[in-house]
Amino acid sequence: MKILVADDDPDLLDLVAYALGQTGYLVVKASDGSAALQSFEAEAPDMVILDINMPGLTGFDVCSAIRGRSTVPVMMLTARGEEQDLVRALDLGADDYLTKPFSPRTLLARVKALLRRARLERSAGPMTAGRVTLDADDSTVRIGSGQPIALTKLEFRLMQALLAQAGRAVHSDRLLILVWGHRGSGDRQLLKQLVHRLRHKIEADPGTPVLLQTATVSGYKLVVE
Amino acid sequence: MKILVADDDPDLLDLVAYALGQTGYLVVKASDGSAALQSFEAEAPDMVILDINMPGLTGFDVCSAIRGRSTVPVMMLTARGEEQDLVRALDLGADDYLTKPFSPRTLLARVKALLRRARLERSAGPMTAGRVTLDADDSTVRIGSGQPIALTKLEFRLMQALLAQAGRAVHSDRLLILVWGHRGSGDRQLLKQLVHRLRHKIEADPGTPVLLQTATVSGYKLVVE
DNA sequence: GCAGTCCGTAACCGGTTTATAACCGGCCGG
DNA sequence: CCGGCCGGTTATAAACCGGTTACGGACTGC
Repeated sequence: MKILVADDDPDLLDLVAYALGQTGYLVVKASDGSAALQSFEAEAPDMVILDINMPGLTGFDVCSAIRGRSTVPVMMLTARGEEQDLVRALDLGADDYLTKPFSPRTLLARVKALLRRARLERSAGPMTAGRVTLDADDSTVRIGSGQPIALTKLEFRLMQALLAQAGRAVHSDRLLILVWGHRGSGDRQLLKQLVHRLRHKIEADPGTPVLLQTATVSGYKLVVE
Repeated sequence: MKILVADDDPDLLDLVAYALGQTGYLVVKASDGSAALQSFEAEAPDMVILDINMPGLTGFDVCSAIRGRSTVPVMMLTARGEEQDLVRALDLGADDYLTKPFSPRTLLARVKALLRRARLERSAGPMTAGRVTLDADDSTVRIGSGQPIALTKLEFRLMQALLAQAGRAVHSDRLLILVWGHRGSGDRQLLKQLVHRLRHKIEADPGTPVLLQTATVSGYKLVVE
């Protein structure tokens, strides 16, 4: 998740970037309006945070320009708590508005809320690791550049569980919980079956699995190299 | 444009209702949480404004319940300026947050911004994707350059839900929520039926659907272009 | 109040998916 | 060498899923 932050105050810029970075977002910094617009074009961020009061192009200008070509979430910052700014920012199509000073926690809560809202509109993308891509939309898996392979509900959940820990072994018990939501402990047979069926779908030679390998102590792992 | 306002303070309720009413919005008032939920079901408002601090069901409770079945814009109000409330409200899926006291002008600006944003998602006027055009005015759909086809209320909502995610699969559960506003889980039959009827209207050969396709695991998608 | 539409409910069908059981072979400790 | 355990495989039965047909109640416009 990439966020573009633009502010002419280097201290605040660093603070915001640090807070977001700590939370796991990828941050692109810009120190003025035209740099922000340039970065916006070059980086295609998932969200934009703009200080209003910047030399040259103001946050209003940048927001307006961005709105002309994208519906990406935009949050505005201002030192002045003036209602005038608020109204104008929202009128320009900004999605949220934060008055300095603000706590990092407030910032993160708002960013999170805005991104969730934006995500609702778009819908999540496929999950990928190495040469394996799992597409939740039509529940298919693609190995390398091959044809997408349709998966059943259980097969999909198994792939999902393994892909999330790609390269590592996942214990059978954990897989049972992740795929079936925990059942009687005797249900190792279910997993055996499911693995067997899945191998027949995704392995070139199901007899000697390359992708979905058996791990030494009762578990399986997905090898994506 | 219908707005549901819930607050246990009758003075504030009247004030907000008056401000909104003056601006041309249709206002539905509720004086506590359960009344709000009831009105929400009965009136299907386009936006909801909730006081947090209400006796019985709080604004948090109501917001949470609403989010369970709708993505309608929700704005929260509170007398306390506590950050705690803000974080919780946004986490619950509220879209905006206003601290009392606020000026009518601020309220209106925020309401306007929120509604515009919601409208962006839905998009005003005929909604189109690829060769499918959905006209809300007379609730018809047009495929390519063919004749407009009249849709019933439910058929329209289904098309709307699918068109918003055109090309992507939409899960049956989500469709149930979007079309019927959440019902018992056993109501897969309803969706089956609706899809069947809709296909007979929009597909050249309903037996082999081209537009309204079945997605692998219990879902449907609209294939445009 | 009659015809028509809309929509909720039920039953059935064929195909797929999943659960269960049985069998096979390798490995290992006794 | 034997028996138990483990994972893989095969086989079969049960459950489920989506499509379809049918029916009837609710509502609507004439």
